Amino acid sequence: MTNQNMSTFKNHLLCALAPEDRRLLAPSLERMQLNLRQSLEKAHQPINFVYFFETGLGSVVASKEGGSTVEVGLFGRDGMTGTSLVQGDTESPFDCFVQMGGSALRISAGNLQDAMSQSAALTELLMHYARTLGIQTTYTALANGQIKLEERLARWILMVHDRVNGDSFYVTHEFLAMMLGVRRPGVTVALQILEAKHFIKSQRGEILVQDRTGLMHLCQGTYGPAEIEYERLTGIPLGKSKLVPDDAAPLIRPA
Amino acid sequence: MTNQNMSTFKNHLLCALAPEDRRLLAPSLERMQLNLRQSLEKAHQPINFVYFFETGLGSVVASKEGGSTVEVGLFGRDGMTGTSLVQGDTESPFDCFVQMGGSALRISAGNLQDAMSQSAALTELLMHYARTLGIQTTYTALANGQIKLEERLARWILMVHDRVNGDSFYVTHEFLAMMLGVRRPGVTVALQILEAKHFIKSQRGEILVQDRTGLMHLCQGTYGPAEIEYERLTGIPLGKSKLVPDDAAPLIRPA
DNA sequence: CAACTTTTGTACGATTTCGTACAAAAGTTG
DNA sequence: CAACTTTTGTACGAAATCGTACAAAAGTTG
Repeated sequence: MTNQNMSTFKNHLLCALAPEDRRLLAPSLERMQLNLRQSLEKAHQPINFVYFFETGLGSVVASKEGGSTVEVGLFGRDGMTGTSLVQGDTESPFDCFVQMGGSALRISAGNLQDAMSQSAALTELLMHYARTLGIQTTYTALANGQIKLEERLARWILMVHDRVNGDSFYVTHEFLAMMLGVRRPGVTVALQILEAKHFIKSQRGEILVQDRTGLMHLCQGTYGPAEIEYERLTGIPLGKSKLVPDDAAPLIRPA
Repeated sequence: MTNQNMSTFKNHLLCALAPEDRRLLAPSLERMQLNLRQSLEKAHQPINFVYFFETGLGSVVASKEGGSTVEVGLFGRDGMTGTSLVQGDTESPFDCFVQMGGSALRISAGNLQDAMSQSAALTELLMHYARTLGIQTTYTALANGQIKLEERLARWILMVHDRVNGDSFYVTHEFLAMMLGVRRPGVTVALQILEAKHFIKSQRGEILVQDRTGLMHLCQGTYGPAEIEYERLTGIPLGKSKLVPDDAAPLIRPA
């Protein structure tokens, strides 16, 4: 970041660092444009760079034989790629790519590791972030097994909404179907259901969020907990509004 | 482990440690019986002890509003509880309990953290294990979203088979339904399907594995990759046989 | 604006899973 | 062994999702 004022960082992890830790990273950071669909990590290949998103969104996806995929991780300015590195690995069995274009601050794996070895606080923050991403994935496993398509869709919309500016964003049904691992017409119908409830407005290629609380209720506890864990672990607020609706039913846990 | 010969450790992580690292832990380890359904970690409560399983199985489960659950982590002598600690947290939003009775070596959170601060190699091994457990969860998210009940069941059977002695183990359909997050009669029927294919034999409360390769093919790539990652990251072999059948179709990944 | 591409809407039978209920079988206990 | 509990098998209509196909609408391009 030679000629780059550090106070311009829009990535929330970088912002949360102590000034001295930011100074540690700054010389190695390079601002990069993120192009739609650009690959950031390929499964089973060494991770060479880590991207701290400022705008745009990234997805981690897992795929089974035959090529069908599901999104297992989602992040934006709240996070980063390459959490595998933070957890002591050099690669990941999953792909990671740019889901919505934007920009990021990029650092080489080596420089990041050097910096982490020099700052326990930096290491701790990144480890905590890596953990929240894992927790998010775990709730995705729960959602995939337990709630229905329109509810998973509601969850996904909330998660994206938390990470973009404004109340609308751009995606096609086709793309959504890939992320959720379902049929494209299924997404079309599910969006119609959400729209009929007046939780969203949907136009060609665009989704506008109208009623977060309504969407949250649909998720049956699969949205919210992961976001609370993010705030607990990083100390950074996430998203558009408080995470639990006022009238949320208490989570009943088996004895 | 006062009067306990260290060579008797049957936990694979402990066995994989260098002798000096084992010596570091040994004085703090206490052999405990694991009773069926015993709680090992409660969601959102501080983790006080970590259990290195020697026999028996443990499950991490996530639950949504209303109480329905899915298993999001499974381990036995290959692993441990409390990976949250290893990842720099003090608690977890998920419950963890004993799924099949057995025994474990228990250490207090504090003693484990002390030991990790004294040995980078210990820390590394446990971090690597924690990562494999996360990868397992991620494949569970994939399986939950993409493959059908009898296939998920096949995957679960393989995962358990890898972690028990012999080819049979004891579970009720009811319990299996809880782990997979599905109806109990659904499990009964799915087991019949697997039995009709001669992949397993199933009797009241017992499942006998007869054809691992057959089961593996059913999983469509959701079984195997996580297990390979375990071996890559820990250097410890997992399970009953090689993980990928000879005639496995190559995994096709999208460009 | 005509031709084309991309995206969305809709339809329809097939498959999977659900919720629920109840009976049969296996094991346990008095 | 009689009574009871636990576990398993089975049934059946309802709901969810699938795979596929095709048409309509919206946007883009020459």
